[in-house]
Amino acid sequence: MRLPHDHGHSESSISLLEDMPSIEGFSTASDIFKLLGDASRVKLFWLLCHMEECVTDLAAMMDMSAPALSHHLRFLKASGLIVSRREGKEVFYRCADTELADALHHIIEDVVEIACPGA
Amino acid sequence: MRLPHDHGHSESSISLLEDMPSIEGFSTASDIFKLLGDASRVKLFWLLCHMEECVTDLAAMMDMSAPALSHHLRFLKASGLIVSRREGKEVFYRCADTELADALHHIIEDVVEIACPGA
DNA sequence: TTAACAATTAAACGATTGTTTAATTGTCGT
DNA sequence: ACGACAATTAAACAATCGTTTAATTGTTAA
Repeated sequence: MRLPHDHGHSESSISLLEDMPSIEGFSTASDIFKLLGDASRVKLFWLLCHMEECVTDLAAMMDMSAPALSHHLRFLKASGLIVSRREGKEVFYRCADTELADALHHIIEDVVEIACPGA
Repeated sequence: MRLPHDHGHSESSISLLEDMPSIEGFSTASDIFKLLGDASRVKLFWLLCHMEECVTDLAAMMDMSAPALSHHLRFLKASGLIVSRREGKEVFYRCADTELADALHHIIEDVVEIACPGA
């Protein structure tokens, strides 16, 4: 690897590229961030980190249609961030008990606090 | 506020809604996550957290055209996550020295490590 | 087996996003 | 002032995304 312009630190640039996470690493990371890159979904995930609830009540809390909500639940579940449980006619969703889900939960609260202090 | 279905914990659901961050909080948070919701941009931001570099070299490291790169730099800069500095014909970019940028940098490395351990 | 409710799925639509190509602006050396 | 290089901007395009409407699946009680 050789950079077009040399500013005298090309050596460290090259070693940086070697220590850099793989393309797959950035790709899976961005897929996860993409899940939170929607106001409805980040709110939904936050709610499910704090309670277990059925789709109908979630739709009311989110002020959203059931199909639209189902759509978002689908992606969050496919990513493994949330899990579901059927009880009679209702399906209950909640945050998954994983290291990643827990980390993202705290990240969300940190970012909200940093971006909108006290709000 | 009243939920359509009562599962015996409606009281805690209501108080949860009151302690919930505002819509603006989730919205600005999702805007930030959206910035990282693209593999190119998360890689670019990671690079700029570790070095200061000109657009031409960044384009080479990112294997990307200058206009496409400029496009991404624009958003990152508009969000305040990166800053730029002109030196002659070249413009150098680097990570902004802010609490948010620093937090996101660590979040990225955490997520990469959790999502792809050791990779 | 119906009827009613809960949830998901499918198709369609508008809106947003990322990249490309081409044109433009800014800076330097001659 | 000119030519060459660095970077940005603009317009166009395909691709992706989120919501809506309508149809479908699953479950329970009569």
